Amino acid sequence: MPRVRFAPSPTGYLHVGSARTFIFNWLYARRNGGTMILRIDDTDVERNSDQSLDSIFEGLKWLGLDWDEQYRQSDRLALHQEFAQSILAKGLAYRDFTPQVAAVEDAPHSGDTWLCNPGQREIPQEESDRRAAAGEPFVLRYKVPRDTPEAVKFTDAVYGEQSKSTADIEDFALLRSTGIPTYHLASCADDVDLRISHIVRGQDHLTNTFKHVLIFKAAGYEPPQFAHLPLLIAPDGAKLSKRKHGPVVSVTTYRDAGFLPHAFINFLCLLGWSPKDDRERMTREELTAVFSFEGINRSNAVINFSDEEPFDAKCLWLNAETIRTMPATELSAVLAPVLAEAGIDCSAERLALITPLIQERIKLLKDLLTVGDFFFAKELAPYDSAELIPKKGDAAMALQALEKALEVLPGAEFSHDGLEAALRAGAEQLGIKAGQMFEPIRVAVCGRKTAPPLFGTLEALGRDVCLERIDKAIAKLK
RNA sequence: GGCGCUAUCGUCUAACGGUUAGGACAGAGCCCUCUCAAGGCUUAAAUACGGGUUCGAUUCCCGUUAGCGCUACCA
Repeated sequence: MPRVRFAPSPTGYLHVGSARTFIFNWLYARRNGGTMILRIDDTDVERNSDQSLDSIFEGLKWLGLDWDEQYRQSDRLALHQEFAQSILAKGLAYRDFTPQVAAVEDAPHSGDTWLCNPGQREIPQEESDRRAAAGEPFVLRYKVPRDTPEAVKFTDAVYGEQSKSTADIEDFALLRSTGIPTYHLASCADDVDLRISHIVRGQDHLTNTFKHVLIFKAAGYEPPQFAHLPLLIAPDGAKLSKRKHGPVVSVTTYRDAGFLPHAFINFLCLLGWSPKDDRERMTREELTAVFSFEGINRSNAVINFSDEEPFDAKCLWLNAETIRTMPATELSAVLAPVLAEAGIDCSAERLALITPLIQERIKLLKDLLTVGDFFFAKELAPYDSAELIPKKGDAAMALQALEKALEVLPGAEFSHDGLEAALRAGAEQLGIKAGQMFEPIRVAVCGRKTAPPLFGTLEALGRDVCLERIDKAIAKLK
């Protein structure tokens, strides 16, 4: 049975790329009857924060995807240290007593590749032990074979055969001078201990994997299977970052904007993966049934957004499609909290009337507040009385239509069909086109020309509100 | 700089040597229609460049260019 893990480090909110990594891991586990593990990789004490930990859980909770086991690396330091000691004991690592140098900002990565600090590899065992015992700080480094370069190899489920010469791999750190393990060490130690079978993660780790293979082997274990995922990038080609691209990189932004979790998951799945049969809208079950590493491609995928349009058009479309095709009662249920949050009081019965009217007109749940504002406003926002004048008509015609409505509406049956019959008859009596009759009424009642279908709208608004608003429109015209 | 990875319409992608290079989103147009949507139909739009290999390259190989990643006692 496969065992996979999602291992975020709590140094920022849940990133959309991380969310996709979680989803692909989850899909693989569920597809193959495996175990999904959430492991918090919090070895970077300086940068960890509780807020980002919260953000990760919040984001995952919203996505509605579960996991079977949960760990935190900081609880497992003893295991990591033991793991490091075993590598040291085998002579495959050494202590580097070089004092820590402050990282140079924008270091020009030119010149020769740094492989190790001079002299440190050659310190005799006894001296090394003595200095360590005396409390001299050191970082434990992996002793990459130097005598004859050899190829480190692994097979990636997405990128295929990978090979890199040890001559191009530096003596990377296993333990910091504080004794805290580095990411490389902790990650491998935990992957071994948790019996991870497949490591599915971002392609930014592809070259790190050579180091990991070295660690696994040094500790006496066969490395697990690897599957690296192409990166998600911004339209400018750069890796998505909060500093550069703002809140669009955070999962909670999508939640707060009114995306449905499944639409978002569906969108993310389509970035860097394809079912190869032109299907795009897929249920969670369909995704689970068809997901495989073979469908993952190798080039980075752009999430399209701009200042004007903060969300990728396809994500928006997927969300709109999901909204349109869900049962109206279900939509009402997710719309209710949106209203509540906006401080709008609306009964379930009334919302049930409104939902079908806006269902195919909103892309985001939040759009209810703008597309359907007139349903909830006590007082219509001011509009130009010229708006009331129908096509190929004049103010007199508008007035005529509105007065007719006032005459007909009090006695009409306030249902879609009843209203349609009454208003069409009214238009006929006036000798004007139905459209010319409806237009002024629509504007009177909605405050604008583009709105949901008229009869349902009138019904949802109720007789009193309609009559009152038409009254006001007439006064405006006069 | 070194090493690694990548390169098909604006974007996401399909085509695992032979297709008029397909689909979707976004765009344009038409139809439907009480406005707006939705829906239907139509349309424009791509194999980065240069060499090979082959009867035949989007597909395989090499080079160039470009982008990305790693090159930390971050992950």
